[in-house]
Amino acid sequence: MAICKELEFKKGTNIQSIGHTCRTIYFVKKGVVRIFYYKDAIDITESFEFENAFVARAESLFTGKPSQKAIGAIEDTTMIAIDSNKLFRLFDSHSDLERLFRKIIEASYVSTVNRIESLQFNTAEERYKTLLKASPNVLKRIPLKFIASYLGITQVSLSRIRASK
Amino acid sequence: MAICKELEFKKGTNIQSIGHTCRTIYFVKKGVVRIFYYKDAIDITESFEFENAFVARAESLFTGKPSQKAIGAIEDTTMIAIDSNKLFRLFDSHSDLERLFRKIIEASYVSTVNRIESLQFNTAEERYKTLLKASPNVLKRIPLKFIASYLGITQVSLSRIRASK
DNA sequence: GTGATTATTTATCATATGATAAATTTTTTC
DNA sequence: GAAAAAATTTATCATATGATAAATAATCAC
Repeated sequence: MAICKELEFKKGTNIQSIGHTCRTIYFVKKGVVRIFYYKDAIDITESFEFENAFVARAESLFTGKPSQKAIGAIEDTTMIAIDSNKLFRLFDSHSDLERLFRKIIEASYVSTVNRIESLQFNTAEERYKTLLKASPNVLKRIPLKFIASYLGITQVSLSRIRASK
Repeated sequence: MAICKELEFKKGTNIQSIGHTCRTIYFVKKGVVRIFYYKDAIDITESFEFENAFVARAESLFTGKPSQKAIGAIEDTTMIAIDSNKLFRLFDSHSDLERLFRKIIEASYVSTVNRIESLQFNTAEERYKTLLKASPNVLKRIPLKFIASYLGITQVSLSRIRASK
């Protein structure tokens, strides 16, 4: 039984929706996706992932609880969907695979900790400039309204920051 | 050769200092510690850990680079220091241990993602109240100046929030 | 226990960001 | 390619938080 399968999604469609337990880990083959959720009916982008990155709604995947997050395609996107149950079962016989997985989680953990730092004490403008510098492709491929909530500000505020040269 | 050893630290002393590569994972047996760093010469608390929690400066531990973070004892603290190199070597022969470690990292990852959400779109007051509710022991055992930077605000601002009812 | 140090609060003023509404630009659809 | 829809910017006003300084309270050292 195959562990992975390739799936295609049109721009603007949802790959996974809110309310179901996450049992899939995705790998972005082509395109861009985002994880998002709603706070007080406002759409908030938690993260973006481009080509060659893994995407999963970690909390649901690791706890088995229904996810409050959705995954959406920002461009036409080709994903490789990995059945997490099958993958995790493989770990019993292939500890090298489990190690690889562990390393990936470790790296994700480090990058979220760094993001906390940035949200903790950088101004919105600093965060925008850092993003611009670190990931210019984000600016090119992601609508500003998604970038704004990712940075923890409103779209209007982001517009103002961009205008202030 | 022992993998773990028990160490004691007086309140206010540093357990690990900035600039060295982290090769130790700690387990808090008694007391409270914090991970902190400096931004523009300002002391910022990244996280607290109480009894029965693991503490490590993840970025340095996982990348091998010198850490920009320090670990300090907030109370008199007894730590169990685990030699990470020895532990990681054990994973080669004990994949069950590696699995345990993976699960711990997964849980840490989930909690940092939740913290990002809170910093992304909650007001300082909401963050304070959430902390108060979720971890009343934090308020009892951690000086407010550390809590303030943990929440991403100044101490003065935290004082004001506390005073507003 | 007294003086010195450190932590916390209070006050004042400045500013970044939010909220709302409207104008403009860009993209999509047919 | 024109009309409609969506994204982005601009403007105005309100407010939460920062910066600084000073007052008070709590803790520590001897």
